[in-house]
Amino acid sequence: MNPRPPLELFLRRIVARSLLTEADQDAILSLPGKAIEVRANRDFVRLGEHVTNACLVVEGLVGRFGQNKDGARQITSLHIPGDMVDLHSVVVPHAPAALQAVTNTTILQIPHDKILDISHRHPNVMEAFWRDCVVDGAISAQWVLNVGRRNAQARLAHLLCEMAVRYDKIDRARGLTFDFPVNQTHLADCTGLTPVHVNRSLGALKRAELVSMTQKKVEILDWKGLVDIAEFDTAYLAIASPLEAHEESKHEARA
Amino acid sequence: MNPRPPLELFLRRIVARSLLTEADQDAILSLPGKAIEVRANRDFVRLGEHVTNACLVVEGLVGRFGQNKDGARQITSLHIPGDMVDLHSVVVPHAPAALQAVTNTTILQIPHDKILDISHRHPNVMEAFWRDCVVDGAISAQWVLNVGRRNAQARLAHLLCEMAVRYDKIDRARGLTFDFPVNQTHLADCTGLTPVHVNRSLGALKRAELVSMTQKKVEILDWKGLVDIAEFDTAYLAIASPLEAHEESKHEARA
DNA sequence: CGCGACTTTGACAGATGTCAAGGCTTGTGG
DNA sequence: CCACAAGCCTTGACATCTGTCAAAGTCGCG
Repeated sequence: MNPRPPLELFLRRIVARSLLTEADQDAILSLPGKAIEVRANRDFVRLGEHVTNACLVVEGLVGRFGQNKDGARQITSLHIPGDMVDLHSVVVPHAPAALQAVTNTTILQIPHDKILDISHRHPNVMEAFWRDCVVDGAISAQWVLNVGRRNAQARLAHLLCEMAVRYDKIDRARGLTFDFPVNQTHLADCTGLTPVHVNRSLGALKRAELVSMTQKKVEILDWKGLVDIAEFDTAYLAIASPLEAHEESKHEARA
Repeated sequence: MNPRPPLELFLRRIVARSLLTEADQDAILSLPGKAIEVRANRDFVRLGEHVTNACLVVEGLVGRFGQNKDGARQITSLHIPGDMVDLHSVVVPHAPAALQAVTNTTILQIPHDKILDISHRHPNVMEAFWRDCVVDGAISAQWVLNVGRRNAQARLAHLLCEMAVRYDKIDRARGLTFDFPVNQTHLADCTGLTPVHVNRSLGALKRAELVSMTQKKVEILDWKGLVDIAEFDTAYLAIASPLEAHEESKHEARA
C-alpha cells in the first residue's frame, strides 16, 4: 500500500515523453493517493459520473467501455500499469465512459485538486499531463482507423502490436512476450468483432505462426510479419521517445 | 486576412469550456497567425511530418485522414470553423495523420512557440488548451464506439447528430439546419462504410423523414427520432458547458 | 450543350454475425 | 486424488450486413 512505487511507474511514463526538472518530478512523486483493489469485470467509474479522483493503474488491466442499446460493448481504450486511465478527468470531470477492470487490478486514486494544484505550480508538469492526454487521443484515433478500415485479422494484429510496444515500454525485459490478461470476448470488444469471429481470426494468426496466445500470455513469433498484416507503425505511440528507434531495431533483429 | 475575427471564434470555443481572466483572453487574442487558403481535397499537413504551426480552421471543413495499404481512407475527426485542428501538435509535433481540406477552406497557422509561450505565462490558458485536447479525445473515443458497434444507419445518424450540435454551438441561429460540405464518399470515410452503402443507408434515413440532405446542406427533420436511432448523447461534446441544457431542451421543443 | 463529379440502383459476392453444440481448462470441494 | 461446475475456447451450419462492380441518372458549371 506504499504509494511510492506506483507513482514512480507513472513518473517514468511521463518523463519518457517530457522533460521535467527535479522539482517537477518531486511534485509528481509527492502526489497523495489511495490504493484500492478492483475485481475483474467490475466497474469502478460509471458512465456519466462526476469524478473527483484520477485513477492510476498499479497492477492489472483496465478498459474504457462504451455500450450499445442492444448491450454490445466496445472497449475504447486499454490501460496497463503506469497509465493514468483518466488523467483527462482532471480537466473534464464528467466520465464519458465506464471504467472497468479487465482482470483483478490495483488502482491508485489521486485527487483531482492535488493534480491541478501541482499542475498550476509547475507548468512543465501541466504540459507533460497535457501531452499524455494527447497521446491517448492519438491512440483512440488509431483505433478508429483500425476498427473502421481493417479486416478482422489486421485489427487483432494491430491491437497485439500496440500492446506489445506498450508493455515493452514498462518492462524492457519481456520483449515480445507479455502477459495480456484478456479473453477473446475482450478482444472482440476492442476490435468491434464478435467473439466467434475473433476466435477464427486469431486462429488464422496462430496457424500462420505469427503469434501464440495461451492463457493470458502473448508471444509474438514473427514481429515483422505481424506488423505487416497490421500495417502497424509505432510512431503514434512512441512520440518524442528516443527509445523507439532502439525498440524498432531490436524487434527487427529478433524477428 | 485580418486575424482578429478567427481568433475570436477560437476564443469563444475555449471560453465555452474554461474560465479565463481578461489577461488570459487577451493573450489568446494576441496570438499571431498567417492565413492560408487550402483547396478541397488538398493535404496541408502530411503523415509523419514534423509540424511547427497549429492550424485554426477559419472557414470550411477539415478532416484528419488515416489510410490503409489498399488505399481505403478513414477520417478520424472532422473540424469546423473555430476548431484548432491540431492543437495537440503543440505538445506532440509529429503528425500522426494527414490533415486535408474537405472543401475549400481557410486556415490560420499559429506558431507552436507562441502558443507554448502564452501557455507557460498563463496556466489557465494551458489548462484550457489541455481541456480542449481532452474533448477531442472524447470525440475520437465516441467514434470508435460508433464505427465498432453500430450499424450503418446508426453510424450516419450519430455523425449527423454530432455535427448538428457542434455547428449549432458556433452559430446558434442555424439550429437544426447546417451547411455540411461533404459528399457521400466523405461520409463513408467517417463511418467506415463504402459510398454505395452510405447512399442506401442515408436514403433510408431520408425515407424515414428523419433528415434531409441536399447539396451540402443538412436539415434534421426529426431530432428526437435521429437521436434515438443514433443512440446519441450530447454529454461527451458538451462537457462542462452550461449551454448544453438549453440546447437539449431547445432541440426537444423543436422536434 | 456537354463534361465531370456526384448520386442512385441493381445483381451478386464476401466478410462477419448468429445460433448452437461440444470440448477443454481451471479451480473447488468432497 | 477424483468429480464436478463454470468459464472459456473451438467448430459447424447458416443468416445477414456490407462490399463490389457496373451502369444509368442527376446536377452544376464552363
